[in-house]
Amino acid sequence: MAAGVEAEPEVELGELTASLGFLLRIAQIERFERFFESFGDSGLTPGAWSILFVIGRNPAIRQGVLARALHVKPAHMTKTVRAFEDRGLVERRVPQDDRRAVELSLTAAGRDWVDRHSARFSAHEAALPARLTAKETDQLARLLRKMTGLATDGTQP
Amino acid sequence: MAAGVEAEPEVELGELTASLGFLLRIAQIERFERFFESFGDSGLTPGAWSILFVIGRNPAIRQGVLARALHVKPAHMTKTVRAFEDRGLVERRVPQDDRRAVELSLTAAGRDWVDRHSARFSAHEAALPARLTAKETDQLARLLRKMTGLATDGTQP
DNA sequence: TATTGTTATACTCTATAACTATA
DNA sequence: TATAGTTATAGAGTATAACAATA
Repeated sequence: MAAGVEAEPEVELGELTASLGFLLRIAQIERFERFFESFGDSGLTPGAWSILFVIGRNPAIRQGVLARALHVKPAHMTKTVRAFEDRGLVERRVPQDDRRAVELSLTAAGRDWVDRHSARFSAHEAALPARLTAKETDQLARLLRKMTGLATDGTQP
Repeated sequence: MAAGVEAEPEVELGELTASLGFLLRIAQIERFERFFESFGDSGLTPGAWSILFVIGRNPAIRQGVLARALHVKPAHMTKTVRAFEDRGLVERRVPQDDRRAVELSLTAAGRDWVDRHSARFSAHEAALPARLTAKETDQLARLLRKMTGLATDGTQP
């Protein structure tokens, strides 16, 4: 029973320490804290950043396609995209061939904004999570990619 | 460019596929969907289950200690615990030696409730995540435990 | 009829600050 | 003065359903 520096009582978590859902949640919380340390001053949330970033990588992407790729609900996507539109970062365009749809692209200001924050994002990502080595971090990311079907290594030859 | 069964357009995610925060979020979403498939009919959320489960494992645990162990905010813990109290599953007791504090324990009904759902939880956890083998799942859990400081293997002899 | 996106409502969880009652 | 918990409010993100426009 090695006492921590702050002598926090030890809590018996039982099976929870083997629960993938629980571990993913705790790990995500720590990771998000790091994100806000890097991006907090820009009013950016992880979800908002990923949306803007992916629009930049995929000009004229359909809103629904983007929502499914990022596992964001359509209702939430509508609100987030509108907020970006109001800030002048994203353009919405209704294509001729299917006028139900909406195509999203960055404005010039949006591209500029993403470019400026990309360096910070890269630096944030390059910083290793506490307690993990570079090798372990790579391995963890690889397993998560495989689990989520985003694998670009191992699955595809 | 192997087309999926539903021919969903491919989205270029760029650096996001290497981002631990992003991957953790996607993985957690999939894991939570599984949880709700198993527990949805009981009105249980992952957070509520973990709170009840850990109280069961740690009778008379202090509310603040529990909140820190599970990374739940004190304000949210207050509401969740009260809901359990209203349902007759949890007892709150103010200890003599520090009357600011609150100690939490399961009632008989609470113990019964946890016992009944523990089997379902174990079955839920035993089911492998899609796309991962048992070995990969173990490895993933091990890396997450290490990253979150919950390691009981490798760190402690 | 089915699909794309929108609106509206409710809920979970987080963030924050002000507050109480103790210590 | 600091700590344990409470209350209140705001926000992100999710779940759901009803809806309009279009296919």
